Amino acid sequence: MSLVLPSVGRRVHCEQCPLRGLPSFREFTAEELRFISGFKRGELVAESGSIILSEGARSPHLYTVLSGWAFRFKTLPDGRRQILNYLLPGDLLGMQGSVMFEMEHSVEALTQMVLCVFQRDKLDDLFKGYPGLGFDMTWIASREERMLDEHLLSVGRRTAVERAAYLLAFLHSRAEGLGRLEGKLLHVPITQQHLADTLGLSIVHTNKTLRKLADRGLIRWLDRSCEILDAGGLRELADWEKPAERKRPLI
Amino acid sequence: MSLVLPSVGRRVHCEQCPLRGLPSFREFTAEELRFISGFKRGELVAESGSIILSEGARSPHLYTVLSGWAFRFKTLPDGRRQILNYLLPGDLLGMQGSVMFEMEHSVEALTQMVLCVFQRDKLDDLFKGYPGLGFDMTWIASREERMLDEHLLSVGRRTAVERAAYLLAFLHSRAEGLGRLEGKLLHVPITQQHLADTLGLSIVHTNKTLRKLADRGLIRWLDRSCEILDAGGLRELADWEKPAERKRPLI
DNA sequence: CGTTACGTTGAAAGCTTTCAAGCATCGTGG
DNA sequence: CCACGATGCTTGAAAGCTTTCAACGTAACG
Repeated sequence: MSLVLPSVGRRVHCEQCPLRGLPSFREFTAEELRFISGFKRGELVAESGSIILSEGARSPHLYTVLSGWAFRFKTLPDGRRQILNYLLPGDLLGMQGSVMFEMEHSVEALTQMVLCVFQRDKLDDLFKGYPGLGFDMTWIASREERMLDEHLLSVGRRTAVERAAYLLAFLHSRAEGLGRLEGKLLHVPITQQHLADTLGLSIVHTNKTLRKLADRGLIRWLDRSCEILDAGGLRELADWEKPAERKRPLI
Repeated sequence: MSLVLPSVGRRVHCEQCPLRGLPSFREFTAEELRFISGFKRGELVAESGSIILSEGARSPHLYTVLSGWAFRFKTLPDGRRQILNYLLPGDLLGMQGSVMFEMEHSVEALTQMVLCVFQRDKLDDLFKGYPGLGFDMTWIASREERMLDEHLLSVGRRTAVERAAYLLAFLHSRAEGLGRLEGKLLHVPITQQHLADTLGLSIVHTNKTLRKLADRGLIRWLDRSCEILDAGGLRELADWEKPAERKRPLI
């Protein structure tokens, strides 16, 4: 839970970013890439468990996940925690700080991560000089909104088993879009406490719920991670369809 | 639940929009106003109960609420419904259609409403010619995201009474920002079924939960609306603080 | 080798849903 | 004008789901 140290040097150049080649991301023009490259200030390596952004803080940076998993969460004053969404490679974090007074949620790394660091104060130039990238920012925010809508539907209206099935299918689908599956399988690097805090359930009940999924052969619980064996079965159980995602921007 | 007819003429000119004067909204330049005015295509009057946007549809319009209340919702295939958020004057609807393939949620009017109708295809011009307005679009999307974060925290982690208290305090706070209170009171035009579908509770339990709030003198239930008597008490019960909102854009 | 974090289980307590009924209001058709 | 059906609000009780409490096992770490 330690705070992360300021950024280190840079290794990855935007023009040859390993993510850009993926089929999920839209092509950028050379000009756009040049701007993004200038927008980037460096890279940050965060260890598993470290807090990348903190509720109430006012960070001067924006980040994009280059590698690793993280999650966004909020807590009530008495400590109850709700995980809001997960962050995977290609996801942008910290826009909220540009818009609100201060961060309204925190972000914690689930694995070791590498993040691209951007300077927030060049955001105006982005909107001024690159309307397409400006639109992308709105696009990205709307995408997050859509995911939250789905989570809210799930937490509000699905049963415990359906909820768990939905969440795991959702994570599978996201990793799949990034070519992060090992065969058809996926290792999700989370503890049962994380799942409980995402699903709005107690940890004990989460454990019993996961057992039901495991008994059906849909998942397997390993060390401190969940192996998804049958994403289609999970989707069916949750009555959820993979969204037809269009190519998305990578900033 | 009838579908709404296409728009009618226009009465309100953006330059003298009754909402713009409110202290919650930021000042727009004359130039911005001129663009917005040209962006506007007309007005739509929707009756209470009518569906303004429909999941799966592909509307060519964006809307801003001029007057009245509405709500956004999603449903599971078997009919379970989750209300995601409420729409009040000044709120923008339909951006999601510009970004996703099709609408991923529906919007239904809670009262009679008047909406400004915009043509989606001029959105590019907005980002190109008015970077400030482009940023505003992102701002608006981030604001919605923040509200969803709070709702998710609430549905996931608060008890039934806290959840109800939070929701009513939230609605009070939004109406307050628009100068829509009558004295310190607020009439919220919803049924208990709407509240239940927002809180993720059954209608029976919602009823019993509301009684507890009423017994404490925090609210009063009227015909088919809720009167909020003590917003401060509700906030305290939910351990929720009004967000310090900055002036927001009105598009 | 003690401590801590994580996962598991069983049982009791507590919360929420479901089922069943009943009341009031409102608009419609006879 | 009145009966009737639909909608919305209430209540009590039983059934079902979830949390809490308590314990225990394991693996990792200092």
